[in-house]
Amino acid sequence: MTAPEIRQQFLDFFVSKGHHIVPSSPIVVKNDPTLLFTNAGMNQFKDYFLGNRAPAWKRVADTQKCLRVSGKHNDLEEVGIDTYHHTMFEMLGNWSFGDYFKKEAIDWSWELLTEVYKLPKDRLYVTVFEGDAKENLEKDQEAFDFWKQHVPEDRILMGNKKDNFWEMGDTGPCGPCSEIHVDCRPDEERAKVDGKTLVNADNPQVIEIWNNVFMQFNRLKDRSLESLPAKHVDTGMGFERLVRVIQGKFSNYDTDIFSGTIQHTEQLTHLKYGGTDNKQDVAFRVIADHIRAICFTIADGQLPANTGAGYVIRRILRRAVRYYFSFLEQKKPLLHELVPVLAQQFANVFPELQQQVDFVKKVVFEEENNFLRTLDSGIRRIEDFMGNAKQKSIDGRTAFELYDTYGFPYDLTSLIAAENSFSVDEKGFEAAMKEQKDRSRAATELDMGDWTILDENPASTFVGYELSETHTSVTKYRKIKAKGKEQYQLVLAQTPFYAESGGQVGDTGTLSFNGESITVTDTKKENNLIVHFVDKLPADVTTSVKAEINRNNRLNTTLNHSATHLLHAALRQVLGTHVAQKGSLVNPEYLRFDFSHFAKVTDEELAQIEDIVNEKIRANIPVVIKEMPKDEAMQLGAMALFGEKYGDVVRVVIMDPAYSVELCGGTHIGATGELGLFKFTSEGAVAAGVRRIEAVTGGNALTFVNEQLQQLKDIKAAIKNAKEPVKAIETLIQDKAALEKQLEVLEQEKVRQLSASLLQQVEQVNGINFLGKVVEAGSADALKQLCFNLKNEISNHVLLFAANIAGKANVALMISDNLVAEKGLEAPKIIKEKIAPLIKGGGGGQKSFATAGGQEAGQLQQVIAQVKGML
RNA sequence: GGGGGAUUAGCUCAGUUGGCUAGAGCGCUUGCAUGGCAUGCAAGAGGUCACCGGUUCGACUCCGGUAUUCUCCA
Repeated sequence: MTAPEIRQQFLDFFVSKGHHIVPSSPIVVKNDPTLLFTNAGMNQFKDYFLGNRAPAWKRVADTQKCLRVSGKHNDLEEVGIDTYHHTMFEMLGNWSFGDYFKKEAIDWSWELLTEVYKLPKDRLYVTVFEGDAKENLEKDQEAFDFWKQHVPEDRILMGNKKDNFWEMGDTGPCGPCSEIHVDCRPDEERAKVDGKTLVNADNPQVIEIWNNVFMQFNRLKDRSLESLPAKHVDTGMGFERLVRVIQGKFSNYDTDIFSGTIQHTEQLTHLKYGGTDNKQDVAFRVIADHIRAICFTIADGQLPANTGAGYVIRRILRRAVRYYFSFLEQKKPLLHELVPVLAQQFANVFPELQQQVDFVKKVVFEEENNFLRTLDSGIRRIEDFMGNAKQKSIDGRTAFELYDTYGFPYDLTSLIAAENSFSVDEKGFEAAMKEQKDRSRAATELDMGDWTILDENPASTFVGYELSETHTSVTKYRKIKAKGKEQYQLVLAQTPFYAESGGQVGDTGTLSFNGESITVTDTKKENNLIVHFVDKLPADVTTSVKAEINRNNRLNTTLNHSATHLLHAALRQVLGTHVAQKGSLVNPEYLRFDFSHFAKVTDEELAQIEDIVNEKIRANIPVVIKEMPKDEAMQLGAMALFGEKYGDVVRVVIMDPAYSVELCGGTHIGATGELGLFKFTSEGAVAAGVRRIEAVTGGNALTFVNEQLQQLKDIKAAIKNAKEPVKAIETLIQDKAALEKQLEVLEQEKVRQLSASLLQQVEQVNGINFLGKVVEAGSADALKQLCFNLKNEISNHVLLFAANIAGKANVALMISDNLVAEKGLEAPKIIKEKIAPLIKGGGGGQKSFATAGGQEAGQLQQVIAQVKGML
């Protein structure tokens, strides 16, 4: 059975049990401060379990893209070493939201594994929660009894709270779970060691494949548990492991999920994958695993970056590069070649990659190149260090500096060191690393207080599409403390405040409690909750409150948001439909729009785009906003964004059905004419294949144009209102250059004349050609010039020039090389010992030429005499 | 968000206790050589040393700030 068949059978099976199949949510998580990436199938259903939202279907199944790069068994550095852990993986899951419970879940999982997938029953083990006295929890007898219908009792194992009781977080829904493990060892080994002793014991051949969670409790603040009125089922089965088991492979990497990329890597490197534990084979696995994580996160809109989620992608990509660089002897970008292979493989499951394959490839290529350059310069740096080292060792501080400042991986440092029989102080490195981590942690410490709940119903309704103010009440609030600054977060029963989302910034405004006015500085989303940020609490938080947004800011933001839609459509019209939104910022001042495009947008194209947008503004198109099923919206040709999660009912913003139809939750104006005017303020690049446009609308656009006009007016005035200002300025610049050149020639001539006259005044002192003069000079540089002009005219020389420049003494002394060698005369010595004290200053230079300066300019003649006297 | 670097010619980079007429390689221009090309030889152009302020007789160099960028951590 092929992997796609196995996936399809899972979905078909649960359809036959009355489940609705939903698409995978994006792998990159938005609006959840506790999570960077989707790490479990249930993430997208969190609100259902929390009761923040009612589920649209009671039975759901899907395959979910997940990413795990930290945690006990999923340390990034471990992936590829073994045969069954991954960064990105697919999680197959089925859910019941207050519908079926333990019996069905257990029956169906058994049926699917043994009847459909035909796994041998005697190789399966199940675990059941054994109970926990401290929590006053009983053994999950129900689950045990249901399993007994299918599995002999000696293969039903009891598990403790750590393995068999699942909690979403510190508080919230939780419950016992039941895992299914499979023993893949050969029969001889199974005869020797009983499989049940190896369950949950980190044996690579005895692995968990499916976890069924039965949510029946709610964990309260005080750590106590209460029964949930509605009980849920939440399951997750690792797709890669399942396929491996069904296909009877020794390793996940031997399945057809990974074999395509591995074969392609073999072709590119002319090496062979052997499936062993040696470094070369580890490298093959690392690449096969990491390329998936890289591609799907980029396709979901997360570009490599140096903070947050983007930094995680960058680290994964760099780890892959490190492995092919060190162990596959590849010094050129390789990963990007695998992107089309992967896109093809997943075209039917996760089409977003295939749809953006050129873009993803380009981003990966640039990122690889970038890191290879970093490696290159790091290697130069480390070789440089070893070349100058007195001992054959690299201290921890240096190793850490290479890593921390120059991004050079520690394992490469240690590898290169070993090749040159250098040792590395690993302890010192670790210590420096720990210091860095502690510092960072201390700086980001965020003290988040408990919610104080005033109203048990946590639902929070947004009324800001229609209203700019409303009377409501606070449902809960809490204190947060970040970097010594105290703030409060409030949640209202109803709110006109728009929470930052889809690039549109959160509203600001005021909350009035009994006449006490509190300023809202920002509004953000936490999952589906709208959180208002304020600097202080009112005297009485329980009274009714008038919530009022800053209307002017909202209006300007709204103008910019509508303009963003017009711009997006115009970009696709002029540049092509490959243009996809990669980022957007909409605030009261301006709009910023990042999109995929591979070339600079030319001035002509920009003008054309701007024209189209302004044309649409003048056409005063009514903006129609409708809610409709997603399928219907897609039929209208609505633009949806990659990496954005949409519900089944979507909000559609239409500005002429033939021009712009977008799924959007933001605020918009009534008709495009309200925008007044649209002007670009800048165009540039932000990353490989991503361009950024900034623009202004309405009053801001007018201000912008007026400023530009004023500037032009000022320029014209500055050049006496010349008829052709551009030509006048060009002439001015040309003339200036010509004059500068002339001036230079004249000054050189002047110095030449001075030199010539000085040449006549050379004296013989002790067989030395001595020339010492106090001269007029405009700068210390001129004295230097004099010396260098004359040095070729006079041999066997000591040249000394002094000048009073702006009240300060400046001296230049030149001694011909032969005198330096023969008589031991050294310019810096003379400067420091004989001249500097006279002029109250200092100086130095090289043996044949040195300069000095000082505060006392009255002693210049004595300087000359002093030097002359010592010859 | 916190730490550490970097910013010098069109590009890649040197510049060693503050004083070297700011350099190298590649590229560019011109000339010469070779039947042509790859190329070789020679000459030359090209720099507000990111920006602003400070210390100093003197700052590419030291100090502070700003901008941009790289990098590590969270």
